[in-house]
Amino acid sequence: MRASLVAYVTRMPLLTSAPRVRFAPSPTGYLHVGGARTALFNWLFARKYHGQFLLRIEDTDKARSTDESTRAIFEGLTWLGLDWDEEVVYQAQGLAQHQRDARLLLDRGHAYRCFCTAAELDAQRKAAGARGDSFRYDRRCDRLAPDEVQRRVDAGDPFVLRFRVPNGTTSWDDVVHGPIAFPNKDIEDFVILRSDGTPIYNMAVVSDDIAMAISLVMRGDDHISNTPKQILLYDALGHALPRFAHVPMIHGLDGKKLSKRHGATAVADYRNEGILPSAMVNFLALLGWSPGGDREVMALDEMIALFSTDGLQKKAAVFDTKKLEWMNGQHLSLTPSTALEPRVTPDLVASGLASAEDLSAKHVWYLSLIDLLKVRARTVHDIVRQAAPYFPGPLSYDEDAVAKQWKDRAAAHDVLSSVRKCLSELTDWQTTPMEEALRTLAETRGVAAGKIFQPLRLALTGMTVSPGIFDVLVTMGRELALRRIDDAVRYLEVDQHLLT
RNA sequence: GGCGGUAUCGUCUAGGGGACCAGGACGGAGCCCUCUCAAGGCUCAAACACGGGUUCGAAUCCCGUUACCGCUACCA
Repeated sequence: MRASLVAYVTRMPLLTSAPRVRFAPSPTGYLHVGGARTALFNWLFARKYHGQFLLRIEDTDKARSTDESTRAIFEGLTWLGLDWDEEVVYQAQGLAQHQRDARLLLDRGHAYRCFCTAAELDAQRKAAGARGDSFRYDRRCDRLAPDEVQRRVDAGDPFVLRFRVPNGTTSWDDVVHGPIAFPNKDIEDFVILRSDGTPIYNMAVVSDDIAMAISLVMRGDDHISNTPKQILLYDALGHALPRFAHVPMIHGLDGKKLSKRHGATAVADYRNEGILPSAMVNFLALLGWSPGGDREVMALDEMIALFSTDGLQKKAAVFDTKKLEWMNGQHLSLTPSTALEPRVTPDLVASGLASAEDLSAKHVWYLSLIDLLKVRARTVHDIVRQAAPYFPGPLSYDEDAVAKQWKDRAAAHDVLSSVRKCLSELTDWQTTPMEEALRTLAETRGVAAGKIFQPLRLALTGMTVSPGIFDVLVTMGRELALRRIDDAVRYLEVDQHLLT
């Protein structure tokens, strides 16, 4: 009772009103899986507590930002099913507000002009490094006499605005880490406005988060050391603090921050590799979050219901593509063929197996084909790869399969010929009569059923692996199936002549 | 170097003083099912970083050590 009351009270700031969270990527590449996961956690939180999930594009670095990247971020989020509320905010458009806030800080005595040049600072840093000391700006410009400052301003000397870090300690109660404290003496008087008048990251972020009325800042834990600076800015601006939640990073198999050399890092890469968005989102959610207990395979709405910041992990997680593929296999099996169809069709058409018109003409059959193949597929590509035999085009036989199943060509020819005869006599092209007929055939020939099924499987699919042989036969249809057997028989004949 | 963060099977994690010779999942090994491959079912191997405390009792709380990660720009 007491404990739950305490838990309730500490959670109050999160729940007193509808929370407003944001995802704030910089458009300098593609939507990274790490960013996608941060977005997901924010989205889940907003949806769970009926708040707003906002999107802010941090495009202040004009040299690196591109419209293409911005589009990729929109597309990635949309593909994952993460919709955002209100208009997208572009940080560059907040410039005037950032400058007003920085100016306010100067006017209120929380910031001062610094005339030190980048080159001078660089030299000081190097000198400190050479002595083995750690460098921190020595506040020399804060000691300039007022008339001297005025003189240099009038002279047109370039200057930056530095924040005057007060004495004391800056701390906050992080939603995932608990209390974190930084002694202010370790924080240097950081720049808030460049000499060209543009804001530095921490200034812009705080200014924007205030303007957007963000109540919970949830971001990667690489921002932990930015947080005390931002808190100082909120205080100096006289604005109440949001809550902060720092979620862990995603690493590659080698324990290092996930990067290009670990393979695919963009969510678009996984879409191209045949991963379902539902699987991607499920997998990402479990990287750094757990609903508690043994729950693993979940849909987005189940995750919303189960989401809680209590389940957030402090430790960095390793991105394991093996588990992603397994997860995708699970989602493939669980997703009805009607929902899979729009995803499979373009790939199937691109592979040249069928046209979109063909597929819609035999829609019911097509859906049953997807249902047949999805169970043993781990990606959408697996489905397409396995689909070929069921379409009328020519088949090529897998070399190893031929060596194994049709090793004795004469015998294979014989088996397939009798199978062909046996099947062609069937009046009802259904599993039960087929199975009866073929098993009887095996019996009369005195061989195990598998000795017939395997050569037949190769004739029908060109491979040694496929769904159950009767499912293959039924799905393929009488005409195509018999034709494939004929082709195999002919192949075996021709080959024998060539050999003799 | 300074500051901050983190530490449970190879990986994702459950657990939050006794219910734990630590549970689930991926991956691995094996068995069952079986016409093959998947799926599914069952079984096995596999972890509390280390050292000190506190306590009747520690994976859980405290301290230290180690390792790893992040930050340390007029980048974001």
